[in-house]
Amino acid sequence: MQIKKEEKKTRILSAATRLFSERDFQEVSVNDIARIAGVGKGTIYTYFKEKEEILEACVAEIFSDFVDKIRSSYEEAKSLSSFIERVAPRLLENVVVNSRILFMFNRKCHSDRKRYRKVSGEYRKAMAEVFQRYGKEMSCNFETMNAYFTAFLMTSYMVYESVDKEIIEEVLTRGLLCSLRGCGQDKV
Amino acid sequence: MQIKKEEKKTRILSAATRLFSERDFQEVSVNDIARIAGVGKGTIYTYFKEKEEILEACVAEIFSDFVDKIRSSYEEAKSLSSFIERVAPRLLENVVVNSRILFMFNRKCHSDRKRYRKVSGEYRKAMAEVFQRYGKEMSCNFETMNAYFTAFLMTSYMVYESVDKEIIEEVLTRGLLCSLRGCGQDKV
Amino acid sequence: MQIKKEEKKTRILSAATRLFSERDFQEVSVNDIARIAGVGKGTIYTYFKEKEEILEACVAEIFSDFVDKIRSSYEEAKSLSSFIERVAPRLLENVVVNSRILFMFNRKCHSDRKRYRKVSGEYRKAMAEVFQRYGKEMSCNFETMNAYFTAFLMTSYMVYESVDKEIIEEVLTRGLLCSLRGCGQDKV
Amino acid sequence: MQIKKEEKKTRILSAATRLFSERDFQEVSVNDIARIAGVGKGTIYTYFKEKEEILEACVAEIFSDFVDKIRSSYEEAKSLSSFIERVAPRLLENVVVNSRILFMFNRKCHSDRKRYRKVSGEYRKAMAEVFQRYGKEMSCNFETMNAYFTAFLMTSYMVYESVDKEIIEEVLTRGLLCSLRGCGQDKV
DNA sequence: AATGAATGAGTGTTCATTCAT
DNA sequence: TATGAATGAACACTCATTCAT
Repeated sequence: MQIKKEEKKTRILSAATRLFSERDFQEVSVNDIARIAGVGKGTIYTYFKEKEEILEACVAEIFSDFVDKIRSSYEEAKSLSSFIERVAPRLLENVVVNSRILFMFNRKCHSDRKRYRKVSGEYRKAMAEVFQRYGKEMSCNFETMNAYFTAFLMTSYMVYESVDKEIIEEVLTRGLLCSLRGCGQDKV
Repeated sequence: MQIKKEEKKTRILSAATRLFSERDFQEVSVNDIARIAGVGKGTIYTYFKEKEEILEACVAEIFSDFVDKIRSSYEEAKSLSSFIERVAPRLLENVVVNSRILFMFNRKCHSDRKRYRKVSGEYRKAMAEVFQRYGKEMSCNFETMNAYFTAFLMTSYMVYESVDKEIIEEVLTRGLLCSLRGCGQDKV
Repeated sequence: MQIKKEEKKTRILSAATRLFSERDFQEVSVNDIARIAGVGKGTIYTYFKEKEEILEACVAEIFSDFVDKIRSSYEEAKSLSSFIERVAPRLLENVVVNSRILFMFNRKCHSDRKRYRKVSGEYRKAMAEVFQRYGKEMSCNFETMNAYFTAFLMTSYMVYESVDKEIIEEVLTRGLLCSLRGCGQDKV
Repeated sequence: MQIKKEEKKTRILSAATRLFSERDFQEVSVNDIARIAGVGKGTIYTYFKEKEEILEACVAEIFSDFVDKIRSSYEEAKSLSSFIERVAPRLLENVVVNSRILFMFNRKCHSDRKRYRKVSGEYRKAMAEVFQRYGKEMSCNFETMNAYFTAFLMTSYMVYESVDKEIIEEVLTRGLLCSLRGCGQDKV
């Protein structure tokens, strides 16, 4: 029973993640999620109080995945550049599916930052560790570093349909390094 | 009368642009647009076949604005660096308001790229002219150049709230140049 | 247009009054009201903010009707007995349909007396005028007088199906007079 | 085990009675009843075929209580007036809690009188005994007598929040006597 | 051309009831 | 017998779109 119960929740989350990554929050109906998950509409409300909570759960899962990738990357890397080189392709891997949802969530929380912070808390912690470790190689503060990461990841998503994956990886890696270091300053 | 007609359409577009830049597509009702524009709800359907067409028109206007800024910039600039220095602050000017809408539109067109291309066609043409003129100074192809522009512009939008405007402008200008030229490659 | 507009609202109210007098608030769906009124479901929301507002409007209409009957009756009557003799059959006329709805509304407002007072305000005012005029002929205070009126009207409603109309009218008239005056006290 | 079984049913009924006397039928969910009763939601359907049956059982209990009070009252009373004087305060005692439920049930059965008769059968029998005993003191038939009792009890509930308990008792006692006897006839 | 009253398809959510355990 | 997870019909309400004026 316990197993089955968890299985239903998992199926709902998978269906939701898939649908939210394809369409906007409002364009995905609870009916759609139920149909794809293969459960009754009412069942969804056994596991989630409201539609928004489903999105939140999807986002939490994505952040948790990000955190794993960030931690494993900086454990292997001594310098900022080697960290970026490691973490970029790993994040990129799921970025297409995830960025869509993250961006969606980000928009929804624009006027309620607390809610965003709550869900992204662990991610922020991981990023704080990154800043503590490589901050001296950057010419920006913690918040700015976060903004750059977010922005470049989002961008990767935006161009991913028209640009080769290798190019995206290049843009992501160089763009990030360049922005964080303030590199190229002496070159212009 | 002809003038009045155009004036109504303009007022509708202004209202829509303002509202779409504040809220999500679905969160802006046709009623809202009519109210802000100061016209009747039915009037909107005299000028636009459906709600989505309003968004499309907003986006077209934004792209057209971008095109103007790009063209006027490269007409004044002999080198890539001088072009970037001119175009970056001009684009930045409206990027905050516009990116939101562009992003929204991009999302909506994710499964219908043709529609996106149709609206962004003139912008792509202008970018092609840029590539033709300065391409030899770049170490990337056309699509990659586009990706870098998109990336740095989106980044500017996304960090806008947490980073100083001057820093954003600097990062945008230097980051773009650096990435397009491929400078800093040896640094990674 | 003005006429037509009002006509729709009237039809909605009539339909609602009919349905609410047959079934409980929750058992009457907005769909039902729309169907009976012969209008679209959405139209109802052009005239009423929410379902409860429809009920409130029905009740207000009923009270307004009561007030008219009370006022016209005491304008014609010099003594309490002649007032009662006039007002009783008039109130009785609509009491069957109306009492049901009033009772329902009374129930809904049990924990929000302010709302009840708001809608029944004019009725209470009319009753106050009645008390001011005939109070000296009564052996009870204002609230008790109200209670008697309520009691005998409700009684009329409740016995309506099993008792002859003439008997009801008699009981209503004599019972009210008897109770208000305190006559028959010595008989108990 | 037999005891336990009965105990569960009792707990369900107590919970239901409490909840139905506080809120409307539709506003009390089976879940609520289960929670208050401290049993599983499914358990309720072991004892009752459907939600309405729970209400019916509550009503039956209330009627049974009424029957006890009526019987004990007329066993002590020789005349109608002394019966009324005895029974009125006894009935009033629980009328606040019970009337709500009775009225609810009465409404629900408006189009299915058989159902109402079924549940109120024993009460009707007791009232028949009352009529047999004091009928000659009344100027109405059996059905009318019943209607008056019902009506005045309901009314007591309706006014109980705005009127003193003593006044209610007075209105109930006098109103009943007055209506049953047709008293005051010669006084008007 | 301009309007806004009218519409009904569609939404998120609730809840009585079923049924496998 | 007792349970609560699962269900889908039903609900109040919204809103893009139409159309008579």
